[in-house]
Amino acid sequence: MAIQIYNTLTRKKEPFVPRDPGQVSIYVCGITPYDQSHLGHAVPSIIWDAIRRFLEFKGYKVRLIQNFTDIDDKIIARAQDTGEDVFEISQRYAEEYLGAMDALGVKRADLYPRVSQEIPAVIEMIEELVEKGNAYVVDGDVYFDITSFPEYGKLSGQQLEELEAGTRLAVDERKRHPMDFALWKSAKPGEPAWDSPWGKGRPGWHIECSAMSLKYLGNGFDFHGGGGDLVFPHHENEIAQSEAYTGEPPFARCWVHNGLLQVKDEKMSKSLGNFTPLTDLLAEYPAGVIRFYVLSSHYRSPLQYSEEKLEEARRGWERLMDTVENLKHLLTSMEKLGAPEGDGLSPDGVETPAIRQLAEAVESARTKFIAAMEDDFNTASAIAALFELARSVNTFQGQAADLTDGERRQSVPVLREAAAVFQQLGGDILGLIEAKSSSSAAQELTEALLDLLVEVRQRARDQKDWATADYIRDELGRLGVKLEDSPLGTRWKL
RNA sequence: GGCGGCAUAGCCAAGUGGUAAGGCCGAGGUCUGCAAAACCUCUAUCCCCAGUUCGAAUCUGGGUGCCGCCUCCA
Repeated sequence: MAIQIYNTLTRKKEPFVPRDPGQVSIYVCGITPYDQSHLGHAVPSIIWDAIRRFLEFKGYKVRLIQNFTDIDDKIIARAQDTGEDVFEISQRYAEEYLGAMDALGVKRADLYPRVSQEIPAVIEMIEELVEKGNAYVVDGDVYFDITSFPEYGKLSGQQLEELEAGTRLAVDERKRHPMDFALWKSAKPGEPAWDSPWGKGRPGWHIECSAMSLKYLGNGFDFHGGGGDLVFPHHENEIAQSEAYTGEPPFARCWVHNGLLQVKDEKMSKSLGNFTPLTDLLAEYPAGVIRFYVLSSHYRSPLQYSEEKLEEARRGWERLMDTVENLKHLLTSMEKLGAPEGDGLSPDGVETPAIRQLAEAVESARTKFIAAMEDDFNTASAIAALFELARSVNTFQGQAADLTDGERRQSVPVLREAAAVFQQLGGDILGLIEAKSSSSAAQELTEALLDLLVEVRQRARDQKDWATADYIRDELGRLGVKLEDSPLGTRWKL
């Protein structure tokens, strides 16, 4: 089954056909680093991280580029307010953003280009557009002439006449059409500026993404992504200037827009002031919870933010994590019985229903998960497949005590498969299951001591010394360690 | 005013014309020395109206409500 993806440009799902066989090129609009990043910024990053991991899982070589807009009115305004240097500000917040992405387990993009480092490419592109008659110069500013691009509006479905009628701001009289947009802005005193054929100035907002994506991915790259609020005018303008420039549409083959994060039915945004900084959020929630929260709805749907939603996500995520831990524990107990005889998956008539059912559940989960991801990256549905497997694993655990030693041995390969599915699909692709960080000596000691306490408590239980057993459990509980008894032994968890 | 999108149980959320995945919460039950965890059972006819169809949450038309964009925004 081929991957199907919804393309904003055509408004329907299309089969994915990469420009270059076996390779996928992706450009995601990044942030303007002038303030702290919030969850809304993490949404596309997490979504694209899952998409790129899935594409890699499918065997594609992925090249992902995400820009930083490090020259912008807001950064300049901020610099003028604080007296700080423009580039110090953008540098600091860009680093903070990357730090948060690392904490969220988002794989780094292959490149994070910054406009300030790409001025020659920008100028080259604008020059060409002026030469071709798609742009005009007025007093050191350069504007794109949208009437020169007949297909203007094809991404957002806008009509030129309506746009003109709906203009809300006072229109710059020097522009030929109200919606003509700046490719180059002449410098005002005190602003960062570069020399250009039109005098000192700086790039407009839209041109950078065109210049950098064309430079680093080439024309006709596979995916162009970003938040739904960028469809118009940003991406519309990118298409206009890029396709006018290259003369060879399409600029990007598939446009992918994610739903926006909302707070109390309003978009979370810096300008509305209704945001929680990512750094604060990360202090309160494990990365896996935040990813779970974002990925548990479809990427194109708007996402409602609230503490309750995150708490709900935490409980769901913990259940999944508990099952994964359960599974490890179960596998360890079974492995103690020695290597399996045969593969356990098809031991003609010897297998017990419990094992067969688990084996079927593993296969079913894998199949459903992959089918869900192939269908427009339906992470919500993919997660549901993981939960179904979780239930099967837990059910099996309940039955495990009744199995014979031989059957237990047979279950080992199936359990290994189940663990692999969780790791590969939930871990490698969705990034929900964190690989245990290499444990320090102190951690190892702690674990050994806990094992010892559990063992001591077990001896007490064997002698029906419930007082001692409960004392150990209660006191450990006070220290944040939970004990759970099962027929296969006691598990502790922090 | 224009453009785009969304409306599924108490909450969140999938859903490709054939009698509604999954999660959270809640109720009951099983297991357990107790506890925890887990498992089982229960909780919707899909905003409204009309139409197409043997059959629609899924298609068409009309309402209603909400969101995004048209100004910087992931």
